[in-house]
Amino acid sequence: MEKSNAVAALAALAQDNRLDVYRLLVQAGPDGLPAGQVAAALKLAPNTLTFHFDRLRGAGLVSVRRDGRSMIYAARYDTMNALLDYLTENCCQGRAGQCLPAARTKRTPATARRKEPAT
Amino acid sequence: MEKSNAVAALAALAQDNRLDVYRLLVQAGPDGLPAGQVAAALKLAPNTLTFHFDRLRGAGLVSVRRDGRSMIYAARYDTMNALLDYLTENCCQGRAGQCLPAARTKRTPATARRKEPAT
DNA sequence: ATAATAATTCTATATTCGTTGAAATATGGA
DNA sequence: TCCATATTTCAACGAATATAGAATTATTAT
Repeated sequence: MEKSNAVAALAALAQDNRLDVYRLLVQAGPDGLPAGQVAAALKLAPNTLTFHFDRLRGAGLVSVRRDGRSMIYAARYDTMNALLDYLTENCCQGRAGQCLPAARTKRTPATARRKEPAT
Repeated sequence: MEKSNAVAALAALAQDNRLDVYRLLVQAGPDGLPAGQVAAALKLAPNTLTFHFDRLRGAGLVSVRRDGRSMIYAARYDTMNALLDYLTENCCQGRAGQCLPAARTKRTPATARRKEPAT
């Protein structure tokens, strides 16, 4: 993932309603949800929701397909994984958990994250 | 990490210059860097930089201390780790790598991430 | 005290963002 | 065809964002 894509994904997730939308879609699974169902669940106006969907889609975080008169939005998990990798590699020196000597926090023991040595 | 903190951290990182600043600080290590050095490295006006530092600090991503007439900014790795955990738990159903049946991507084998079962 | 250095605060401005209300488009059913 | 449903498009608006210039504060040295 490139920096500009990471910034786009971060910006897309950096908004209350949009984060809710995205989380709902992740929860919903690969089949996604019709826009109306998301609107109902989160009490968002349909036009407002379209706006947010556009952002998420622009960042590659969701996909859409039409089913009858409904638009089905689904989370694109690959993008989130790429973002996590980007943040880990670029913003955690390759290792989360205890990034550098400094990070001495109440970390759970199972969250180590590393990158395989370059080929 | 709470949702509002996650949104704040995401927003703080969702800006080109700020992401650069943060990455530079992470690279610099726990001792941090004087503001002026960051300004020079990234060619940012000192007042603009203060603005961005404020955001990063507000999101808990950096800390400051004074050293003589310099302000030393340093990355707070714990917050980034908390953010990664938040995204993994809340936006990846607890497992990155292959979040759900869907995510069939060119994933490296070493990036599994999980959360210990609740106490 | 004066001057120089380092960074912040203040003011202004152009841009982007999130939301709303009204109108338009697309699909499916009677 | 006419109508209802589902969603998008458009125009408008206040709020927040990113940047720049000028002035200010804090620290150190002379």
